[in-house]
Amino acid sequence: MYLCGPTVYNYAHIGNARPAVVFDLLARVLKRRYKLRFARNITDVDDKINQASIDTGKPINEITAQYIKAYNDDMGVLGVQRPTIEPRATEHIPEMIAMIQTLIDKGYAYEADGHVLFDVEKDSEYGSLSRRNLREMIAGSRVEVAPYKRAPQDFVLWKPSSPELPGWDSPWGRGRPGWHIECSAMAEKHLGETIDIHAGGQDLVFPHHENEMAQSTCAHDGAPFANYWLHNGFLSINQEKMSKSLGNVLLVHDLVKLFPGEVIRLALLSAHYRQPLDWSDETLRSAREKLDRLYGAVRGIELSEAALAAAEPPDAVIEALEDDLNTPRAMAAFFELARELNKAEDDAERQRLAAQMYATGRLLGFLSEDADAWFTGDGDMPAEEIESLLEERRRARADKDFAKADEIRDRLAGSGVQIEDGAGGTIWRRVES
RNA sequence: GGCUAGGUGGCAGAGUGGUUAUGCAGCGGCCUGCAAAGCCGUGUACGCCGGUUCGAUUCCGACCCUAGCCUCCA
Repeated sequence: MYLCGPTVYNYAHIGNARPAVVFDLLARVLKRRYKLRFARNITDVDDKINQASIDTGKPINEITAQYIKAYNDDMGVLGVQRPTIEPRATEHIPEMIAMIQTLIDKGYAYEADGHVLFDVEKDSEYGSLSRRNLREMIAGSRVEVAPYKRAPQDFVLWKPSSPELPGWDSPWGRGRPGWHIECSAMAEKHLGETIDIHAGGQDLVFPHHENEMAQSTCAHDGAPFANYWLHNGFLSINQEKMSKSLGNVLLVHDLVKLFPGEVIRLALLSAHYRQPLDWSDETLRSAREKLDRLYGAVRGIELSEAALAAAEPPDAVIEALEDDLNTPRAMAAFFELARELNKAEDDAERQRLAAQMYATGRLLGFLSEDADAWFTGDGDMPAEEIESLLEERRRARADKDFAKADEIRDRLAGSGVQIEDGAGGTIWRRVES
């Protein structure tokens, strides 16, 4: 599987996180049945990076190193596991040059004015992925066409670099690769001519994936590029497009400081991956409540390592995920499991169901925190103070002094602490006050 | 304008040619000293208009509306 990864000139925003999380889950599901080789590239040569370097005065390699680390750290908080391979564009320049040369030799590309361009007219299949045809695209073209292009929709494989820009020597002079060729070249090197699954955001269908497919199939004499294409839907913010001009760009780097990674992950998986997803306070609140329910079910149940290791998710969860990654249906099955656990009274049965809960969480990327800690994490009132108030209340209740007991409960509630009296004593959780 | 995807109960969000999605919220009950959590029960939901059918939210057609792409933003 190949997934288009980040261009490392800034922190990833929440829209960037969606494909990372969605296809991380797909990778987890595939690994249950298959030996998976999963490549997610890092675009570390790009004009936006060059611009960031000019804007900040920092060297390019410093910028890319900083944001590669931030990307991996932030995605890690969201439970995204590292792919098998994370190829970097700058480490595959020779492969790109070789592929461009092949395309020229086979008549699919031409050199003009220091650039190498892909000749779209030569590829009769061009447009088949995004279901466009050349005639419509020419008619709808609103872009100013560079004079050296034979046709407006021809795209750049290689472009010249001025001395201050990053560049590599090539048969066409010192320059740098176009965006699309890097994915074709890296996919070929690490996954072969035909890959099973190519994934990415819906907005990459055209032109990026269309161009990748054109480059690869033409370089490989018509061998299919990808057997399956998977594209995740777009993410909006409060029903609006996320954009710098609207000032509503949410960076994962900031969100992970405000919310647990699992809440963000669940929010991103709450709709089917192909559907549009609107991001709002409500989306996050809902995800938080769902996780509270799941953690609430397993809270207080001690399990042996052996029981945990042996458990498997329920069939309903697997079936849903293996049906085009139907995460809402998988979550519904997860909640049904939680309800069964909540109802179960027999201890062995509770152990069995709790182990299944954790197995499901392990697959989906949830329930990785300690259940008690999930509810009792940082808050206004220190845990010791809460425990001592609860002890005071316990004595009051033993004395049937319910007025005092209720007064203590109100006081805790005022500090965002909600209590639950159970058979085994009183437990508490922090809630939004 | 062209292409693509979608319009489901108060909200989010699956799914299906005839029978309970699920979560949150609401209502009734159980449990509780009272709560909370949990459990049980509870909703004439499928954009509009036609068509096919014994029967359509589900298939077909038209229409309305929304979003994305066509501008190297996932």
